[in-house]
Amino acid sequence: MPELPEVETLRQDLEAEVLRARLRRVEVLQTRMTRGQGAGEIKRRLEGATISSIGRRGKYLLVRTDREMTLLLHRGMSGNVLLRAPVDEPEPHLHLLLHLDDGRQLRVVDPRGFGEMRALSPSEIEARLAALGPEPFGAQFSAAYLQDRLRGRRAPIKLLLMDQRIVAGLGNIYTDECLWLAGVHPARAAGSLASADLMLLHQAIRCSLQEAIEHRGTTFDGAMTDLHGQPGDYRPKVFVAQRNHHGAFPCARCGASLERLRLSNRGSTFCPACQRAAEE
DNA sequence: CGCGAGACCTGATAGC
DNA sequence: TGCTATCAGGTCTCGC
Repeated sequence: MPELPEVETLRQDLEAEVLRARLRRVEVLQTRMTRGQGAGEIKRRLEGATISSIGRRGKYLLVRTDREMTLLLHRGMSGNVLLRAPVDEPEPHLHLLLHLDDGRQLRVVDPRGFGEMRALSPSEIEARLAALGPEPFGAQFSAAYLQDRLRGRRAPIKLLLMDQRIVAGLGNIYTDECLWLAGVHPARAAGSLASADLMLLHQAIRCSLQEAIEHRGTTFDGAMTDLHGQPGDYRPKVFVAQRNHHGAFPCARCGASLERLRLSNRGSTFCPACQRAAEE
């Protein structure tokens, strides 16, 4: 579920709530998402440390401490980080429990367990994130950069926008939204896009992500929440009809029926009238 | 190297 | 009601 806006919302919440909190006790309840890192090592690396800053890189969340040790979190498809009181009922699929000095608890919860959760040194973090492409809001990410990276590529544009090595942070929902905004068919060969298309796409990426962040992300079914368990209220325009109704899903721009297709096992929604497969 | 299919999991929902 | 099939916002790995 979570893409850049949902991770950024969490980052902002953590920054507001737990900066300078000390990790009094660390409980690792599951190691499914630790890529082999043992519970004891995570505990040793983090217990007693104080949270010094909260960062984000693409869809990765970085909880840094005063100890040159960072908790790396990825929300995968179903991951949440929740701030709770000890009296609050423990959630199913709890992976990590951080007891803060003031009694509050940070809980990492992930039913499907596709996320990631490790305590890493700065150099380990750097190695882990080395392959990520530029941040969508960074100076390096321009229409010209996109054109350069997509030149000669025959894969569908949608798949390359979701490739974190090209740009970090887009997933299935926001790529569909951006392609709809830019009027580009998701299956078009990436290298065939005209520079006018790429300028529209570049702008759409920044606009939709920015707007989504301002609305604290997208929550379709109540699963994706902020630090306090609250849903975001951003609604991608291309999905509004589809996620809210049954039967016909009209395009919000032209009224044509939206269609679905599968690209590399991911569902894609698009408007066959607004998003043409190729230039005439 | 580029590309696409499958695997990894649990839970919600649609259809019978 | 209860069973089964399908799908879900991500990433990795493996063949071709």
